[in-house]
Amino acid sequence: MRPEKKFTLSMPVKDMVKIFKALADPTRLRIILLLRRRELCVCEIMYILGMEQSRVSHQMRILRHAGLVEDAREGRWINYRISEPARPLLEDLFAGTLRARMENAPEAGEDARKLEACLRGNVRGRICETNPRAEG
Amino acid sequence: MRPEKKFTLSMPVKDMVKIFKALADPTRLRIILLLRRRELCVCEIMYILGMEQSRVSHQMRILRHAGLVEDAREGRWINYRISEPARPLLEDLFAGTLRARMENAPEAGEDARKLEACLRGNVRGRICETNPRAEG
DNA sequence: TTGATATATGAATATATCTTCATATATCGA
DNA sequence: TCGATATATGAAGATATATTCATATATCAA
Repeated sequence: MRPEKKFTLSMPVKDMVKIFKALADPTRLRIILLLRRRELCVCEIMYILGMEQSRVSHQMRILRHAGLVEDAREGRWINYRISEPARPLLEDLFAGTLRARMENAPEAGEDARKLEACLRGNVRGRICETNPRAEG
Repeated sequence: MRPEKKFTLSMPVKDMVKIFKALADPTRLRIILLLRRRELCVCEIMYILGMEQSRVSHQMRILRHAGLVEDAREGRWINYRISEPARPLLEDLFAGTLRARMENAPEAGEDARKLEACLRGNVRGRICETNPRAEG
């Protein structure tokens, strides 16, 4: 758990750009949409997105540095969730028609289904051992 | 005036990423904040941002291709404005605390002041002749 | 038609970003 | 302590992006 970034009421363009940059990548956008639903560890994200470990880790670092997510170790796993200060900001961001647009996106639906499978299948400690690219 | 992009209720992640990419640059974000207030021609944007012509033009193309702005020629000038389909999307995006954050940003305040000077000074046809970097 | 103004765009370069590979660190259980 | 699991990170290469320069196009006024 690293120090948290605060989002004040007046935010320099630089910081907003960092947030938009963080969201300006399909992988990271999908991750943010997933984390809006539920806290997830890296191996669960790997499973849902079908991506290898270092790729996901690098993306998580970018989301962390933008202040959008925070991590908390739980034994061997590191759980990621939308950071406390970013929560209202992201709620605003995905308010109105934007939320519908995003959540109706085909990829988002597919990811959400895999998220459910992930929860039912108790993925932790079983996914990373197997090929993360394998369909669940 | 080029063909307009439509934003449907279900928007692929790819399209959302394109929009976030378009906003993930300080110059373009400042331009969008300006256009939310008022339609502007390129030379007015050059004046307000203190940037040279081709730089602004290239950025406008990116905003156009993301579907965020549309242009309309008026004599020698080409006016840019938030595109009709993007308007509700951007209103949603900058709703709530996000609008306050952005509009309270120091750069946004400075740009807004220059926008006013631009309106008072009847910039068109007089700015591009002089050094666009000169303070107004 | 010519010259001036406003804008767009292609090419080149510099810079940033993403992915992959290799390796390092942290936790857990035996 | 050792091995296995989960995650982070540095380096390298590939790709994308931003800026600048040169030039092309469009409009207007003379």
